[in-house]
Amino acid sequence: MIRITFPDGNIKAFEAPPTGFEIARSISEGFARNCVAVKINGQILDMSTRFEADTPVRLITTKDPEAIEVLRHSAAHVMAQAILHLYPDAHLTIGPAVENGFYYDIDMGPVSEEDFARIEAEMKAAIKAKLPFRREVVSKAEAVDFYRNEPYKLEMIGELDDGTISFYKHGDFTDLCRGPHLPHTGFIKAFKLMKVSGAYWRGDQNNAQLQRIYGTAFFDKKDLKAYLHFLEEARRRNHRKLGAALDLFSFHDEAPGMPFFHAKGMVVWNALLDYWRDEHRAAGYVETKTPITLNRTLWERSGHWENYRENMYFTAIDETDYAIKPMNCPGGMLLFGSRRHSYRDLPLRQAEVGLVHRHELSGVLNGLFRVRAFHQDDAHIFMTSEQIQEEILALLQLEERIYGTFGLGFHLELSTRPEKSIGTDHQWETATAGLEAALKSYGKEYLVNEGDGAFYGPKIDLHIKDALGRTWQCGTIQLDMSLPERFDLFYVGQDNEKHRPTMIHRTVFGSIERFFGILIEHFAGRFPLWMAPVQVCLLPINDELVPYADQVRAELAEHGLRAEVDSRTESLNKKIREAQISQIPLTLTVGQKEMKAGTLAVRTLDGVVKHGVTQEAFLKRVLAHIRERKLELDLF
RNA sequence: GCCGGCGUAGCUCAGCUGGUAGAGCAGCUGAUUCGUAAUCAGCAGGUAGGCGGUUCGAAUCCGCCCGUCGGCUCCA
Repeated sequence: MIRITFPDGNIKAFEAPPTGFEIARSISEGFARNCVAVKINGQILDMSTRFEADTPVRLITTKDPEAIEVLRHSAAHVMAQAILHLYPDAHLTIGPAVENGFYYDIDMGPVSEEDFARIEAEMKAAIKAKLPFRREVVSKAEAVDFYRNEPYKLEMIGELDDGTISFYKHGDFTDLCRGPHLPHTGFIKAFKLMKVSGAYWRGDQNNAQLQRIYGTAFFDKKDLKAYLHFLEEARRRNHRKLGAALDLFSFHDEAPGMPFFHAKGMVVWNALLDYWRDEHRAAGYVETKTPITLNRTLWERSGHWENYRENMYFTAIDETDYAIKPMNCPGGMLLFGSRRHSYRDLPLRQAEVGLVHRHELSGVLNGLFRVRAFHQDDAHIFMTSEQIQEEILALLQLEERIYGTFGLGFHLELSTRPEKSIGTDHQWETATAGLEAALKSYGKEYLVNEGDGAFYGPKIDLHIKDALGRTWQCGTIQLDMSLPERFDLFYVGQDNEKHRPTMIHRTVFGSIERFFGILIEHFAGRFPLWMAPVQVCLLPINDELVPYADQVRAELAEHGLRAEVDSRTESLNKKIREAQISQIPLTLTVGQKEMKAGTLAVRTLDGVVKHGVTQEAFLKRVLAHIRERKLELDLF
């Protein structure tokens, strides 16, 4: 008698050891048809697994989040089968499920997206046939014999223990695989091959170059459609496209990876930084600035010469080696050390919007997201170890405030001591405990990445979530137990003795360039009023009204509004269209009526027009809206 | 850096298998003076990313370089 316990506490007894299928059928046939796997003690197994002992089980249906990985891994097998049919000389390597789908790395001749249709057709045939996946445990010798002509598979088998090796078969296809898999291929209701790229065997450039073919798969055609729609939406919001269309920034061959900000882009940039400064001033920061080029001695002292050289740019001045700074911290250390500090000065919050250069590989450059020159909204906070918790709590609150202004949610990740690290156990313990205590008192949930900290200290990373649900790591709070030591920094305590300060590096935006790019995509180019390059566009209805429009514009400008008059001799409709397309939040049409009454016809980006708004009311509301840096424009 | 795709007017793109470059938008000029998403006409604009090669002839084929896009962490 085998007793199976369900998640709701119900227990069912089976005379003979049941398989997952039999357990599912004991509930109902309809339910069983939707089950794809069985989960016991956190492990996901095939439906065909037979349970020889009493155990708690959870049946995974197509609705459960765990199911999609099984589906995609199976889809990878189906794709591999299709490819072997079409390219018999191909050698398979690995084919896992990944975040948005799956891939298979295959040693074969070049494939292009034009080949996808044939592969997909072949896959469809396998799916239509509803081929069952069968697991088979084989001995190492059998596996080696089966794969005698498959060098990659042989290499993998070599690393596996005899007795733990399994094959999965469906139709005429067999693959070395741990599983689990779908009951049969028919569960793959929707799939699509997405792209090909090169990848190295085991991710090592010295190894053979493989073809990595990516695909995605879903249990429901609607889900695939939604995913493709998401990709389309992301394409539509692409900051590189919008940046060019809205005249915000550009890139030039003469400086790859280094953005040029246009006049309109700088308006947004400055709005962003004005806001940043307001918040930091209120939070007790001072702003500083350090040089871009510093000599070799400094970088040797900071450790960058040894550890970060590959990413740095160098130059020589009067026969001395200099480096262009890739980080602001060493300069910040010199600055702190340039005068004596009392314990009364602490915490000293020393901010710097510093321009740094990093030599990123040419292939990884990506618009404003990955550049070679960018500004960090850095700050170095010097304090006593007793102040860690309170200071970090204040920082978390500052970050939350700032992200909230853009309507960005976020989550937190704590990274602890890595294998390779400096500092004593005691230092790490107090530092990590300080971070954890701050996180606990902050109250928001956080993930822990064990061993993922920097070599010089533990850290908290803040990952923001944009309008499309994508996450980006922007903010970081890193405790540094190395630099104050290396630069022999100290403050004078109440006891009149020298003490080593505890230091943190932190950012909110991270890279301002990258954050700018994220905001463009988050808002789809439609910035909130306070950030908009042009806030108000005035459209005189005919030439005679241009002087009046100019006069209104001047009045608005006196109140600090960024307003323009479109006095071209184009049709009103055309000017409206262009104002809307360039995402100008407020379009004011001025005609005889408005001039006589001193009112405005206000058009917002939702296409709604409100007539007869008095100039006073307009100014009052708009200025308040901007002052408060509101997100939604619900003025009229 | 590596693999693959792409690079034609400021922008978006066309130009079948090699025969010597075209459209829309933008720009300029003129007409139109317009009440809420493109008025009309004309003009001008390209050493086809760069260099080299094949060919009687190259935007088109080949090679190298530059730039750009996707990927290069996920481990059967």
